[in-house]
Amino acid sequence: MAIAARNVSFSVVGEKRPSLRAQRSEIKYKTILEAAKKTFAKKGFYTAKVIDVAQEANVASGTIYLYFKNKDDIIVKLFDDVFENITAQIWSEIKDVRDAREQLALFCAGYIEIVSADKYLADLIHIEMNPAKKYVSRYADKHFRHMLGMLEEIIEKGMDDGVFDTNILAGLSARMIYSSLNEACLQIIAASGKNTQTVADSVSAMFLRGLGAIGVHDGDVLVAAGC
Amino acid sequence: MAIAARNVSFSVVGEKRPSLRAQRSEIKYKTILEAAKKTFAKKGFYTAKVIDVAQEANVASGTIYLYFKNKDDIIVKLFDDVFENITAQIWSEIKDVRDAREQLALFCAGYIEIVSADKYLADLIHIEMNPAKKYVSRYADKHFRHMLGMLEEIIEKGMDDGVFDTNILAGLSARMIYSSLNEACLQIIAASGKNTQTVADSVSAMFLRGLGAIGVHDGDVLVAAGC
DNA sequence: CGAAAAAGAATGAAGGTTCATTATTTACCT
DNA sequence: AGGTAAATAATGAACCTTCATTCTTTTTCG
Repeated sequence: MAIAARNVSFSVVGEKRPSLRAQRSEIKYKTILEAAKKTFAKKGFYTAKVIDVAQEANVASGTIYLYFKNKDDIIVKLFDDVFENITAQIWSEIKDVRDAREQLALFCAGYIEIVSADKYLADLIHIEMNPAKKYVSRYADKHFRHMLGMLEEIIEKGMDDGVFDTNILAGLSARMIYSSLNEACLQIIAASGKNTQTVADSVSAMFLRGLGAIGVHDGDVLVAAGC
Repeated sequence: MAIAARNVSFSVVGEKRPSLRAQRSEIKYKTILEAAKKTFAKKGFYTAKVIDVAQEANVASGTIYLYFKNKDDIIVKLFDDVFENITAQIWSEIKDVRDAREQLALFCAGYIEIVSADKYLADLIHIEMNPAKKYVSRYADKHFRHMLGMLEEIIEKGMDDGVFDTNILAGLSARMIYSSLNEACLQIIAASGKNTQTVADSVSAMFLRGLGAIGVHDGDVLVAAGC
């Protein structure tokens, strides 16, 4: 069995402030994760070599193994980190909103904004998320599931509130929306002329109408949903 | 450069009828493709070994190379075959339909039916299509593009006919629908209790409403789209 | 029988991982 | 403070396993 990766956990309440060494470790860990994101996005997990990640991070290949158990562990930690951040960011934007329709629109806009802002992130998710799901999910998809769950709950809430059609399948819809959001991000990145807002509005409108959203919201997110 | 794979093309008009040997070759080629589908669906392209495919096909590993240039060539041919069949089947069902709304509904139902009927096919597309797109598309995505194009044309036709909202982005919508269809297939396979028709109707309804479909069609595909 | 097809052992390249060595940082002592 | 020893971190060449591919031998069948 491989030796355990060094502890790179964050500072804990009650401990002394982290040493210079620990701080640098933390930085290096993040640096490697960032390099992995870039490398896997460009080459794909299987065709990318560990040494490619190392070079991208300006580090020797052996150093990777001080921070990660093995190659698989890199992508597991990477996806965990990615979805933890996305989820936290979106949640902070929608948690105080009451209307499910607005929440859904904000979710879409937020996801597209975050992911489209980082070309490597968008590529990574597109290229590796499906196959990764198969392997990663057994270990560390907590945050990914959390994000999908959030979406599903928004839909269910809307149904409870009587603003969405109750005949739709909430779980299926959540997944449809999620996969559509990724397509939207790719469109934005591929055709850089395309306005993020325009695309996000298109997606929102599509699904709000699709979910049978009744009534029109104050904002402009429901403009076209003139049912 | 590797030696060219043996010619396994179909019989050509004007040729003599194929010899017994050639016929068997043809069968073996199909057998290997089928085995590859199963194997790649189960393990993923990169983790699956050529010998795994060979064993699944009851064939020696060297035999694979009499029919395919190399490992990549297997998946390229496989996807080509897969999408050629799907496209042809769907096309035969929608080519004589005039109404874009009905065409879209038939497209969705057809795709879901074909793909959900074959667990390995659904898994294969889900697991390998995204990364494969990156590598395979350069060579052999003709049929995949054809299928997406068909979907896009339906949407554009609907816009021309005045039954879909012209403010939506047709290309984006086509991709959203396509990725949603795959999610739908997975749902059906995961929860085997779920009725194919029910799921297909959900997806159709979602997108017909989402596209701002006006009017209600004779059939039951637009039941819920009571805009 | 002879040619095509299949088998499967052998080959060799590739790349993930290890580990002996070197460099850097921290702790300790005078 | 300055200097030294211990501890930790980083390096990268070497190792070793894992396959994709090739090639010689064997089998099949017209």
